[in-house]
Amino acid sequence: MGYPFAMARTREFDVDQAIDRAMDLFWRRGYAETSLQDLLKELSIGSGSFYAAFGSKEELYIRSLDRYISLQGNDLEKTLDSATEIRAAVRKVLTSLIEADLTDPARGCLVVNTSTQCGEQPSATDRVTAAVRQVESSLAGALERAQTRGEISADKDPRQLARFLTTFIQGIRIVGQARAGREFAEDALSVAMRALD
Amino acid sequence: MGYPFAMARTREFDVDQAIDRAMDLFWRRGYAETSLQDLLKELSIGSGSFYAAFGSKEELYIRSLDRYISLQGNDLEKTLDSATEIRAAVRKVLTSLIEADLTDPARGCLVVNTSTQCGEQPSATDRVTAAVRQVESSLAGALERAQTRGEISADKDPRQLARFLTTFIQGIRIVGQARAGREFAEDALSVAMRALD
DNA sequence: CCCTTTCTGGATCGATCAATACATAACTAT
DNA sequence: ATAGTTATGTATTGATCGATCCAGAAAGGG
Repeated sequence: MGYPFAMARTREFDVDQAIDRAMDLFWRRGYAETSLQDLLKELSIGSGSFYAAFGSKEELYIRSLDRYISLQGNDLEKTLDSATEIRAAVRKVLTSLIEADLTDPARGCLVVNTSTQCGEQPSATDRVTAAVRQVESSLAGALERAQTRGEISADKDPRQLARFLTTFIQGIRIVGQARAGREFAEDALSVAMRALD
Repeated sequence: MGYPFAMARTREFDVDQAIDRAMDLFWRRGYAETSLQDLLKELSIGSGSFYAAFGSKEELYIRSLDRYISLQGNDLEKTLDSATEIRAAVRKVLTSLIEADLTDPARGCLVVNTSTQCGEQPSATDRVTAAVRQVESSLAGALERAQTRGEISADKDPRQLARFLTTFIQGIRIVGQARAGREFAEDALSVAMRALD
């Protein structure tokens, strides 16, 4: 940037931290229900700083969504790798989602929320599609490795299983948000787990 | 109402038809993205008539949601009863959802959309919860009857299966809205169907 | 006809929306 | 210290939001 002759004032807030806070707000309240005033208050900045840093509410939402997808993607990968057995790993992924929905039903999944709230916006829907593919890919990888370890019978298609689990995960988020209750989700889970047998 | 002495002007539009049209608009565009102007234009009425008949945008949304749940519930019951074999019936329910999402991905399911868009509103969330329970109940009934016919093995719990299918259905709607594609949904479906074996 | 009641729709309300303008503050190389 | 650049936050923009007001139209019993 125009660097010879004079440096400028330094930004007083951390952009990445601001995105994290915005993500949390969008997650809890949704895009439409989060006003610019809410964001400015949450981020403790003025509108001048806001627009200088993020351009618009919409752009910040997209950056928040990217951040969410990245965090959740890493978390999924980590959980799938942490357990030594694929069934335990998958169960852990799903039970942690069930617990999260029971603890805070209003949140749900930011990707799912985006898909139902921003259906017309290409920049949002493209990311939703990519996020689903990313979950599919992570699960397919873990299932393939499990298959080579002999934990999954050879006649199963890891990709089909991954697509099934990806779909089921989205369903779990919805029935969680719908407050169907722990018993409901765990009944569904116990049936779904048999798909790996 | 104050009937002796004078009758009043008759309403010029059909309330139930208006609710159907409003339902369709809310379904396509969501609650926040549907303005009062949009509704008045779609229903071809003025704001006076609107508020006299429906009270508020929010109340009309609730009535639209009730209408949607009633229509979809009847449709589900009918499909489950139409087929002679439970597997064919369940498959029909799911493939028709997949086709609907492929035809019009922006719509999705109004109940699911409500759960992610109106998370704070008790009148909305109560209906979402009830709608999920209703789907569970319809499926459980059909599965029980199938079990007495010997189509489902006796060691299975119809309620568990119903909860699984209910959850999976919600997932199908989400991956459909996420534009994961026909192949994706059909792979997931083929795995899910094995839960009935 | 007249009277009472309800429906209708354009005008209008205050509130709030996202976004901009602008004066001032902060910062660094010179 | 000064000059040049960017950050900051308040004030303000025009637009739009949901909702209300109200004058006139339509209806049928008297």
